[in-house]
Amino acid sequence: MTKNFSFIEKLRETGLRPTKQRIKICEVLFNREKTFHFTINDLVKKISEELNEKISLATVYNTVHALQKKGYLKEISINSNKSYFDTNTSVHHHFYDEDTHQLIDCNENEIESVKVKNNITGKKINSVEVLVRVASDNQNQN
Amino acid sequence: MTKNFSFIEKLRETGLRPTKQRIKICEVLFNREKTFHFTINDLVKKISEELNEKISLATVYNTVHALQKKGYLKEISINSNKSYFDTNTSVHHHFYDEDTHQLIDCNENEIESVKVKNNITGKKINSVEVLVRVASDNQNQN
DNA sequence: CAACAGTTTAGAATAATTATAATTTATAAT
DNA sequence: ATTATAAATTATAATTATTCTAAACTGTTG
Ligand SMILES: [Mn+2]
Ligand SMILES: [Mn+2]
Ligand SMILES: [Zn+2]
Ligand SMILES: [Zn+2]
Repeated sequence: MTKNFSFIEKLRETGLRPTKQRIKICEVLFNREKTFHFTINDLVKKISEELNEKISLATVYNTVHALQKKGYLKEISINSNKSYFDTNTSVHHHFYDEDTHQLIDCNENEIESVKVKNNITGKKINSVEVLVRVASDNQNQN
Repeated sequence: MTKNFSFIEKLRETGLRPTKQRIKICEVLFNREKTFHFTINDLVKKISEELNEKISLATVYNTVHALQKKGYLKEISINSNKSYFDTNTSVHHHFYDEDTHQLIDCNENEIESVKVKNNITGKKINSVEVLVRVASDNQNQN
């Protein structure tokens, strides 16, 4: 249970009370070796599958948004109908598999750094991110 | 009225019946010199402002999707809560103004072409697009 | 152990989008 | 031109993701 202890610390540090529910959500989100890209629904499913727990939908939304606000999660917009979140909070690029609707991080070395030569006057650049849409190689056009 | 005639042709060519409503929507969308980035709501507003007409919301959705399917419009996902559409259907990059929620096309010369060095095996790349998020230069962090 | 603010929860409300089913319209055939 | 038919439009209902609400509960602090 040393793992959970670290989440309690982490939550406390950022001014979030380490409640039962938040700790469980942290476990599901951050106790993994690879980046996790998910929708709220994915997360709810994982919580019930991996932890055999039920956390109310409102709490899952609240907690994910709280973690995002504190910089532990990042929101990604791919699909206009639902939000994706990402445990990799750095500015980075993605592959989006249009067949499986999966988001995959681009490694640093997979995309050459993007140069923005002209910016809009009076504005500062917050992020520059690339989305590579991929699909199966079959010739399945309409 | 030569303009409308061209829309009638265009619609007919792609197998869409040139109805009163579709022609009006085409006018609003394509009778402009600059690229138009819009939400369904923006479009409905323009229709009532510019043409003093009321087209039912269902028809606006249907028509926009029909035009998109035929390649006359492109859907852009920025914000997870609503869809943006774009009269520029080419693969291209955008600035997104996080203050005003406006989408602006990047000119060819504003972003250096992006090189994807490694792709996912078994998949083909459909598009590579960059999103540059900008905001006002004021120091308004939380 | 209080006390109190912060959190969780079920369920209602909202907002964008899609589905339905009746009416209307565009086109093609007569 | 009239008619037949399929396609489109419309008002409205349904759906889906998300947010709000307000009551019950829990974590923290003294
Ligand atoms: Mn959000
Ligand atoms: Mn859509
Ligand atoms: Zn990622
Ligand atoms: Zn554009």
